[in-house]
Amino acid sequence: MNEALDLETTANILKLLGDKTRLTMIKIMSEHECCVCEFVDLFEMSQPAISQHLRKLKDGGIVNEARRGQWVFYSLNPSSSHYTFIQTVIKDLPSQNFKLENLTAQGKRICCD
Amino acid sequence: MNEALDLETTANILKLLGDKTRLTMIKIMSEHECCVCEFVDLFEMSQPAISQHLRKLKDGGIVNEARRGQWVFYSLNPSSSHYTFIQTVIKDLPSQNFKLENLTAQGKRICCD
DNA sequence: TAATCACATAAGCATATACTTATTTACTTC
DNA sequence: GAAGTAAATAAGTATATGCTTATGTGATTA
Repeated sequence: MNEALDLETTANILKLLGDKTRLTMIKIMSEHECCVCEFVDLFEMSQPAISQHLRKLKDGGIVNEARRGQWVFYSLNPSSSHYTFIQTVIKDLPSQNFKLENLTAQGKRICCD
Repeated sequence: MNEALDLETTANILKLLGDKTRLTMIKIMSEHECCVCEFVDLFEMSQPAISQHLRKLKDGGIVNEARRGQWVFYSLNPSSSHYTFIQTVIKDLPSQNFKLENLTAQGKRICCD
């Protein structure tokens, strides 16, 4: 049932989560797939800064990226060996759906349908 | 039932846990109270380095300190608003009891009884 | 009260981190 | 294929982090 969690890799995952921006990203991705430019709008942060955070998460194996058209969408990687651990950590954090709803209201939401 | 976890303070707690030394300390303290010199032996690290890690944990409110005689013992703070959260995070990490048993075998365990 | 042990704090240093601006790459559309 | 949009990468910078050595502080013991 329990993954074999070793201290070092767990500490590294926790370090990835231990940044407000990345933790918020992860909470958002646990609810919705999101593309880079949406994060840029959500965090009012430069595009490279967002890209660099996402790269760390990708290098840690905890998110997937998927290009669709011009956009690259990021989502939590359910195949990650730390997926359930991360779900446990973030499950009681406040939903960030309202942020995406704000984006939608501003017409800034990206949909590829 | 759920604490109101806000993203920023949670990220700060996760940052505290996101260091191998501190995460191991926390796992140890979840099983046993421990004094500074025991940590020094366990981690083969300088005494100031250990003290500084413990200070961060204390500043974060997640450990208690208690002086008994010459020694200062540290333990997880069950009154911390993040206590249950931390328990959840560390519960599947491998027990570090063997380390304390090694200390005992070497006669380096501190007991104040 | 002098010496010793346990721990904390101060100060310095090397590396890590999180950003910035500038540029490059990938894709779409005209 | 030229122009425009989205994202990644490169390079630079300021601050944070985790250690070190040196010193200060508090309790114990002779």
